[in-house]
Amino acid sequence: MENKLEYDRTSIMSIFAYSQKLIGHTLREIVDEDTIAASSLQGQGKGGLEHMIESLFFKYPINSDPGPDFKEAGLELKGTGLKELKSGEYQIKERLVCDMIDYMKVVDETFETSLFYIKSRIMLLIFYLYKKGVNKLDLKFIYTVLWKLPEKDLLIIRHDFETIVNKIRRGEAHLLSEGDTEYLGACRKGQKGDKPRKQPFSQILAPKRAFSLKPAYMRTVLNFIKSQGSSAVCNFEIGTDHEELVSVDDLRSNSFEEIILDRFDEFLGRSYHDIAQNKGVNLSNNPKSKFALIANAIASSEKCANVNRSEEFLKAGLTMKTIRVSANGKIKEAMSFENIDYLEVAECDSWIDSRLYELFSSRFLFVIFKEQTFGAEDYILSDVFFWTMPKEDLNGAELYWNHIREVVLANKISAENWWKAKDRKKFHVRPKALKKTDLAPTPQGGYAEKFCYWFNNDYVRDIVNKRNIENEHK
DNA sequence: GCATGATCATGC
DNA sequence: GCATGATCATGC
Repeated sequence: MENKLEYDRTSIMSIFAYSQKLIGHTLREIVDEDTIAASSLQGQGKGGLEHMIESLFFKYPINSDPGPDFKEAGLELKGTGLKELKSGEYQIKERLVCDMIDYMKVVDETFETSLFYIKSRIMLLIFYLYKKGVNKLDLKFIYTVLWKLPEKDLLIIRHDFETIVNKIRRGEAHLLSEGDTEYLGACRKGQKGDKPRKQPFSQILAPKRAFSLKPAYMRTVLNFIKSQGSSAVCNFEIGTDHEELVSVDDLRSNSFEEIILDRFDEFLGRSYHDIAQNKGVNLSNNPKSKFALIANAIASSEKCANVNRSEEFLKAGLTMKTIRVSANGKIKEAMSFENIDYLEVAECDSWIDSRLYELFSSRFLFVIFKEQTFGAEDYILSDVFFWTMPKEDLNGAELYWNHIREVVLANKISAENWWKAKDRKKFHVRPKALKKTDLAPTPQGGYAEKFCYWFNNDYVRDIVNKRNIENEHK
C-alpha cells in the first residue's frame, strides 16, 4: 500500500499546518507504537530529534542531500530547545545552528549560492521543551513557527556571512569568533576532542564551526512568537520592526556598523556640553549616566529613542558602553554590567549557554570621552569603536563564571567571597543596587544582596590602549 | 590613590 | 518599582 502523506510535501503552508499537530504533544503520544518500534533511529543529539520528527511524524524519507530537508517545498526543518524558568516562562536554550561551515568550499561561494542561505531563508522552527536526560520521544513541543528571514535581517546576515567568509579567505579560519558579527555567528561545533579541520589559505588547523543565528537573535524570534499569543506563528506578513535604528534603504548601501559609526563622526572632538546642547540632552540634574545619555542621543534614530533597546542591538546582542579617560590617561571607572541573576547562574550548568557568556561574547560599541585638562572634567568625544572580547579573555571569563557559580550554589553570596579587582584577573564582582537593603532571590529560596559583573579598571585600560595603538598604525 | 562599597537619575 | 548605566563616597 502506498504511504499517503497527510500533507502536501510541495507546499510550505501545508507542511506548516500539519506541524501544528505537534504542539502540546510528544512524538510518543502522536506516532503509533508500530512506527516507533519499526524505526531504527537512535536519535543522537538535536539532529537526532530533527530526523525523528521528519521520519516518524512527517513520514518524510530522510535524504542525505545537502539542500533543505523538505526539498520539494524548499523548506528546512529545525528543532530548537526552550528551557522553562521557575517562573514558568520559556526562554531560548541556545543559538540556532544552521549549517556547518565547510572552510574549503565556502570560500568559492557567494551568499546567494551558499548552502546556508538556501537552507535557512525559510525555516520551519519547532520549539520543544528541553529536559536533560529525557528520551527524545518524550520531549514536548511548544511552538511551531514558519520563519522567513526578513529582508532587512538578510541584509545584515549577508554582511555577517561575508565577514566570516572573508576571514577564511585571509587564512584566519582559526581566528573566527562569534563576536565578529551581528546576527549570524560562526559558532564552535562539536566536542572538545574533535579533530580540527583544514582551511584553504593557511596551514593552521581550525576548530569546527557552524553558521548559526545567535541566541540574542533567537530571543527576539521567541519574543515575537510570544507577542502573537498563538501556538503557531507565521511571520510572512511582518514588516520591519518600528524600533529600528537604521532603515532597509540605509543597509542596502552601507553596513550596520558603518551607519552607526557615521552618526558619531560630526561630534568627534567636540565637548560633551556642546553635543548635549546640540542633541537636546538635559544635564541639569547631573545624572550619573550623562555620558551614556549623550552617546545614546547621537546613535539613536527617530524611530528608536533607546539604542541598547533597538531592534538591531537586541537582535545582535550589541551593547553600547561609555568610557571616560582622564587627561593623565587613567580610566575613570571600572565598567559595570547587569546584576547577577542568581537563579539563572544556578539553573544554567553550561558556560556556553550562560547569560554571562552571552554578555561577554557579544559585540560592544565603546564610546570614549577624554578629559582635556587634568582635573577640569572638560571631556570631549574622542573615539568610537566596535569591540569583541579576545578568545583568551573569554576563557578567563569562564573561570570567573565558574567561581561565581560555586559561590551561588554554596549559598555563600557575600562581598568577601567574590573575585576582587585586586586579584588582577580582569573581572570582578561588586555591589549594584538602589540601596544596600535591596535583595535578589537565591536558588536556595532565600535572598541575598545584589551584585553585578564588572570589568576591572585595568582591563578597560588595556582595551583602550590597544585601540590607540591600532589607530596609530593606520 | 586606589579598591571597594554604596547609591543616583532616568525611563519603562 | 526596578533595571539600567553608570558615578560618587569611603576607607584602607
